[in-house]
Amino acid sequence: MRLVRNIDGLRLGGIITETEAYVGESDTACHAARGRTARTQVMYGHPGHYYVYLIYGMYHMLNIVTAEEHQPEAVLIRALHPQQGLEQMRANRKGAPLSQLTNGPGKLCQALAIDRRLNGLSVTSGELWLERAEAVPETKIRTAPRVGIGYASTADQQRHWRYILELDPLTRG
DNA sequence: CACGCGATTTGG
DNA sequence: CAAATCGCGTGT
Repeated sequence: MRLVRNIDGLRLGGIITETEAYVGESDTACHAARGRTARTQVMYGHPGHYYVYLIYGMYHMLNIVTAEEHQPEAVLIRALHPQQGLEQMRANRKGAPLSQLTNGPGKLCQALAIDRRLNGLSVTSGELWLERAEAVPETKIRTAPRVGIGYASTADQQRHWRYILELDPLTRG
């Protein structure tokens, strides 16, 4: 899928190339592992809404709620292949090179000007939405353990719930 | 109400 | 390899 941000009519975005799944209260890596709180409220709501939170006091993380109401599951968007609004995204990223524009969950939120004001918003919103992009063969998607969840149980740390799309360097764009 | 720390990034 | 930086979750 392509993630597209609308900033006063200007479109920023690209293909989602890396995600992680956070799978409910039984997943000790998931914020909902400690139950329903003000922060995790959105994850317990309807699917198709953004869960955006602040981490380390300075970076935002973009998630999409995926499961039915009362089932707190979400997908963290970890990287994009930048396509639209490159100049503006580069400005939003302090002039970082193209290769470093959106290759991390905090970076892509910076590039797309995503913060907690978008928390709870629908993925059909005119501010930030998803578009179906060209289909890719499953062989181009590899899995890996999730990142930065040292607080989780060893079993949950080891699950391959991280998904990485390897784009063909020649056909990028 | 105080404390500890985080689904990261950056620069040294 | 450690600092940045602040809101959330937990316990007093």
